[in-house]
Amino acid sequence: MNHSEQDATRTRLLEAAGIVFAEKGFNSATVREICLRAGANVAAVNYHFGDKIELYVEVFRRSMVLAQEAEAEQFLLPPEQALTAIITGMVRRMQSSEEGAAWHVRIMAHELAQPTAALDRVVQEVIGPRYASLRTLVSRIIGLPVENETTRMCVLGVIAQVVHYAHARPVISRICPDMDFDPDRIGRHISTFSIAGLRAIAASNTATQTEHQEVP
Amino acid sequence: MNHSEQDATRTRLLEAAGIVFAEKGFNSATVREICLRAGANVAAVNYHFGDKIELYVEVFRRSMVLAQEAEAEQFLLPPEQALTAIITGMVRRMQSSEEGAAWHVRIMAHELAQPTAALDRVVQEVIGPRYASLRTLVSRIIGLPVENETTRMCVLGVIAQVVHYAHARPVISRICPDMDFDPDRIGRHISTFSIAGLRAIAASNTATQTEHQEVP
Amino acid sequence: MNHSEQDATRTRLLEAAGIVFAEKGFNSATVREICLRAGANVAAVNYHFGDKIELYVEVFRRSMVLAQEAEAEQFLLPPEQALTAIITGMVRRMQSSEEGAAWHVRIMAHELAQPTAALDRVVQEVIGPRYASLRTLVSRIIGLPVENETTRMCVLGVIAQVVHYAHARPVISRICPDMDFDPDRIGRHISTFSIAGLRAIAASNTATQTEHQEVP
Amino acid sequence: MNHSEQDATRTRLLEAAGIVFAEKGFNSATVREICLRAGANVAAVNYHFGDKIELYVEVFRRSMVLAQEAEAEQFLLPPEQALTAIITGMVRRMQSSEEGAAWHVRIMAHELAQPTAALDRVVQEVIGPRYASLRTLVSRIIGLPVENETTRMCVLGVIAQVVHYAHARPVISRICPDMDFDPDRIGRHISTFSIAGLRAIAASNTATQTEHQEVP
DNA sequence: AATGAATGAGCCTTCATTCAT
DNA sequence: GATGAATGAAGGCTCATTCAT
Repeated sequence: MNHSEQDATRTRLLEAAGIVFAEKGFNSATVREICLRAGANVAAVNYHFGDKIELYVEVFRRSMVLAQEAEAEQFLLPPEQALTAIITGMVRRMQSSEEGAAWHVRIMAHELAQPTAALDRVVQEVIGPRYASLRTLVSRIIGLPVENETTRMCVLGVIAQVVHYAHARPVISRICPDMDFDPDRIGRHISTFSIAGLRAIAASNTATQTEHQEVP
Repeated sequence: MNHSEQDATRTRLLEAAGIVFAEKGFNSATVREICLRAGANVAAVNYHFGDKIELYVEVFRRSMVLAQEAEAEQFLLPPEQALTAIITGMVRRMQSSEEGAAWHVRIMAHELAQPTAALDRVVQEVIGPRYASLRTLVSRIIGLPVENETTRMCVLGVIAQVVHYAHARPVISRICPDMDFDPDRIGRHISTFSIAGLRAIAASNTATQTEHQEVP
Repeated sequence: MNHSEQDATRTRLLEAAGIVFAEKGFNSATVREICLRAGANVAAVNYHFGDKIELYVEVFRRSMVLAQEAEAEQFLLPPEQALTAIITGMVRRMQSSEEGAAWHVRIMAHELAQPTAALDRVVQEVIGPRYASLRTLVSRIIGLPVENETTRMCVLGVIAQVVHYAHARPVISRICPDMDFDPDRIGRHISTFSIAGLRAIAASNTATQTEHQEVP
Repeated sequence: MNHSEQDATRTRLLEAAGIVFAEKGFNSATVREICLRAGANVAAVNYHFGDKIELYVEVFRRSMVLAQEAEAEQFLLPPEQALTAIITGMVRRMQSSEEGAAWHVRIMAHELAQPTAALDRVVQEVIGPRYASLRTLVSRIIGLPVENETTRMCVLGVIAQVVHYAHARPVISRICPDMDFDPDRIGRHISTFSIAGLRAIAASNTATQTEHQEVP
């Protein structure tokens, strides 16, 4: 077996692993199923990656690189437009079931529910930077410093709504069997809702600050 | 062994199970660990609950019942006050790590990431009813019918924010190491944010309706 | 609980055990099922009989007493008539599913397939005596001594045919789905077949003996 | 480990399983004991056969295939000679304790006493065909159609006698402690006995038929 | 370089039995 | 006298991993 075939096996292993980890989570995913899907031997994972967890980390790492690139330019728009664009983009990416980009959301859901040794790296390398840029954007909208508790909660509030649709999907589709999961509609809703929320926070914040300033 | 001690064993089993299921999820939790924590024999789960999954459902059910009772009366307040009270209550209950009340959120996180056979029952019996009453409340605030796509998304948006704090906790505490997780503060923030969002939705909705009415 | 109730529980336990042992055999029968059927506590067997195997022996012992009584008088008929009567009686008793008398055949099937500690006693106390009287009868028909290898094989041949219908029932009803299991017809067939066989053995035996006698 | 050794492990597993299943029956036999006897790991059965029951079916199937092959050509002899040859062959195979060929009788005894899910397959695949060819042979001897109740009972009567020696062995050796289990002698006896029986049936049948033929 | 066989730990569950009441 | 709770051994099975080839 030559180099390209080797790579092919490795790649098939990674792809299969992405699907299986996304579906079952780290613990419940089995090396056997991954190898079966990849058309490889049971020992292939251990041979190519040494370990189940090493394979997992590698899958995660690759999945994130893809998702990371898409958002960068949207930060050039005016703040509220940028936020809308980013929210819509996130929702769209989460709903898409075919792209590899969807993996890391589902895998992340598992990771949240049951953190593995890979979580620290993932947070540091992927989530952290994206959270930081979102925080900058929000801080501009609400007029509060980046390093502020309220700013943080606002960012989390926005993310929460987006993530919820991917994350609570099994429950949502049971509660609302005939719900329309059109990404654009959901994105628009979350944007409207959130921007109003942010403005309200900004207003109450200005008021508070004014009061505070009046006191002394 | 008298009655109270008997109950104690069963209860210890339920408590231990709550902790372990919350930490590991259904699949990864082991009966052995649960029994060990409860100071009981390996066969105790089988004896008292018949099954690992029966124990699981029971843990979930009890955890939800506690939460359910606390909210009932708050629906008597004026809609926006009621919403604030409910949000704050949920956040408070989720943050408390010692009470059994927090279990079901973490367990639900696992359930979302990796649905078990119990999810259908859980959705039908516990989540469904609570979602329904919240939807009634929100529909009153935004002036849209209960059975409306926008109403649904609003409810999900509110729930999303609350749940996120419990659900994404491992990530949040890594991103914001010095964050203050005071439940009241978080509750107040989510309420302000959400009510503003709901009002904005209500406003845009009124506008749309007006436009629509002008057409004929 | 007074004496009669005690006895009642003990009796219900024995009856339930008879049914379950007949159906499942000693090993696969569970104390739980027996107690459940008897409407008694799980510990009832151990309490009343000390042991699962003690209960088994007791069930067997009782079941045999019933069957033992029926055959005695038939030995007064002329040999071939007696044989026919006995064969028909055995077949009839084996086919009847309701009588307690059927138990010991099914239990015996299990015992043959997987002898327990009880087999020795059963053979000695029940099967042995009945085999002995049958052997006397057959020896009269074929004109060979009781303690003769051929006599033994003849008796076994007759018993074999009768027992087979009870014993191989699951297979027979699969091979011959529309077979008529009328005990009288089967009894008549086995009798005709066997008496012819016995006469042939008697004839060949006479011939052999004659030859042998002619030699010196 | 090369191919022949690989096969050796699988074969050792089959041999060990044959012995253990024959001794204990399906339910009471344990995978552990089988693996222990085969000098293999506990997981070996699962690896090679997937299941305890799959192993069971395979053991049975192989044991029957061996027996099946030995009989094929004997059907070419004149009917009564063929029957004698077949009966003797069966007895011989059943008595031999070392050959795998004897397993299936003892296993069948367990199966009869306590049918497993495998019985249907076993009856259909192995017992059925052999029963069918025996029935053809017998129908030729007694001059009755293959699909006749009497023909069936005759076949069952022959089989019964043969099987009994393997099946009731624990009882027989207790009743007749000094019995000579020489297969040839037993085979000869059963043949003589059965052919006489069959002829008697044929005769009574001819009489009946004659009567019937006289009527029209 | 890559595989199929084999491993042993660990899973949930069931069982006969015991023990305090 | 009789029970329900609790036990620990053992059952079949699955898993990630290793090893000889």
